[in-house]
Amino acid sequence: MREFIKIMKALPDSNRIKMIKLLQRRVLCLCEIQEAMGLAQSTASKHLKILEEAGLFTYSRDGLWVNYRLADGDRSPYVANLLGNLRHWLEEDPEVKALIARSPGIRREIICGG
Amino acid sequence: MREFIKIMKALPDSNRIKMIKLLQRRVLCLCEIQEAMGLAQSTASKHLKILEEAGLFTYSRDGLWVNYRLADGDRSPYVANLLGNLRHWLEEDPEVKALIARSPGIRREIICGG
DNA sequence: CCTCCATATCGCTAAATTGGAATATAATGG
DNA sequence: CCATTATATTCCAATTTAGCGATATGGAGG
Repeated sequence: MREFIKIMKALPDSNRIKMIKLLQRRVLCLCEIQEAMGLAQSTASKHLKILEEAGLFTYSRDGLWVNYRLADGDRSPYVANLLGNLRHWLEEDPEVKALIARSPGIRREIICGG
Repeated sequence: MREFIKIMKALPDSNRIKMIKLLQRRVLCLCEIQEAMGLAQSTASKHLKILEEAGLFTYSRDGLWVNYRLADGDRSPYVANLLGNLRHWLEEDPEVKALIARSPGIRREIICGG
């Protein structure tokens, strides 16, 4: 129950949902996510931590950058199911569409100096 | 997005999850749910309202009693999917099993005087 | 109209959640 | 070892949430 609640608590937040939708397209580092969404750095970092601790995201370090990606769901059937559904859920949401539309132009080499 | 968030916000609460698991078995009135879960009457009523407003439950009046049941999901694909999954999710959870085990003995005619 | 009973709502407190500025950490290059 | 840069953590104010007692509402019966 506790694990289930933790996963479900990570979802009902529009910023975190948008992060999931972003990572459905490609792997991103924190500064790219922060830039795409217009959040303070600490805010973005905290949301990513919540998603990671719930098992929805994984991360790996690449020099100064930390790459975030969707978890594969091997660890939890809840995660697998929810991330699977979220592939098609909210694809037509205006906020999500706007975010996705401007995300290709967000590149770490430009934002963070590289 | 707003509707999705509203539905997802109704789920990460162990009392509300237990209410869903209870209603998977049979229709119950508030006093039966309250009794089965050991909650204050106002607390049970508020949780039921949250679940109803999210579209997860429906209710109908029967004299003084108000019967709650799971929504059929015709209105929302999110609701249909989540309630569908919750049919098998958490079936083995200890808290849920204990609750379900003692629920058959809960009958409104006995609790509420009828 | 008055009472009774199941349910809903209000008022309040404690705890959790969110957001951002400020500060700390960790990796890279000199 | 020092400076720089991306990220993590801490601190704080504002908002939301869960819980319960007290009170209000609404149907049923006399």
